Amino acid sequence: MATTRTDPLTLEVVDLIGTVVARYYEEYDRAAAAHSLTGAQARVLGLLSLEPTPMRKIAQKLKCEPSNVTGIVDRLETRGLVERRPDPADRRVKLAAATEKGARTALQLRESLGFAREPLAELSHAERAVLRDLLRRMLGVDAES
Amino acid sequence: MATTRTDPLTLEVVDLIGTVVARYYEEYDRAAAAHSLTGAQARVLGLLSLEPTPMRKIAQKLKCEPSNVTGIVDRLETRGLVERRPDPADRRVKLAAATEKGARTALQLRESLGFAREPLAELSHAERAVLRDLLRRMLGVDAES
DNA sequence: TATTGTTATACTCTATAACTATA
DNA sequence: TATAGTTATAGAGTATAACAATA
Repeated sequence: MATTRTDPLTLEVVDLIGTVVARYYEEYDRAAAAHSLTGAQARVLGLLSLEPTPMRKIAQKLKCEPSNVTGIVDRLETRGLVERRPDPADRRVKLAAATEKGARTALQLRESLGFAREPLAELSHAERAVLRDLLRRMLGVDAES
Repeated sequence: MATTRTDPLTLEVVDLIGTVVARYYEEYDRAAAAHSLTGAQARVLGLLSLEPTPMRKIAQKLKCEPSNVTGIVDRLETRGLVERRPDPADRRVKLAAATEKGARTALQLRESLGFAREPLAELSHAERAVLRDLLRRMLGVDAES
């Protein structure tokens, strides 16, 4: 295993990954903006479309302070995309949940994210499998399938 | 070429790329914060450590409005990491350039970004070459080497 | 006492529009 | 007149600290 700090091949792969990251964010923000959402709002809406979530847990998933989530959910709530519900089990907790309208928006958002899907169309099934295995090993993910 | 919208393999690869992107940003922000820099400041400092750049061109590379660059460079300049120089060829233009201190910081920043480098160490040289070729094709990049 | 969510505050990033100094 | 950079303004995301309600 050669040094991965200086060899040209590794540097090129790092650079390519940087390009993937940049393109991913561009497309994400563009898709969100198409629904007049910021990136953070789109991310929270996506989370809540999966399941109602306590404010505190949203902050953990976003890796930010809980106080920030208040404002983001406020703005989504103002637009009727999200609502706050009491948690029957703990009256301190508020569950943020996507409304029907919010769930529809989240679905459209997900479907408009062609990135990483369209570029993958350039690869054959076998090549995608190779890419999957390499990414898994890079990330230290256990194979599941 | 099967549909890349629904088949499980493609969905998993998309998910893995999402994880790569998230980890990339986490590490970038963490490295920047270690030098008390925001992500945007670290990005601009990295650019300027390569070559002095007109304010307008910085905005183009960051894909933001030129007015934003003024503040970012202001903050870097206050900390002695960057300086503004006149452009001899056009007196309207200001060239932002990394100071010696700024160049040192940029170098440390670059070296502390182990991500995409450390994970790659898990792969053999041949595997990294395969990954490079697949990423190139995904991104529609012409092979150069 | 500890925890949940919120408020208050301050800073950074962002876009828009108006301004200045050059070209 | 067109362009480069700045300023002014407003909205959004962020962290910190202090607070009310509940556990």
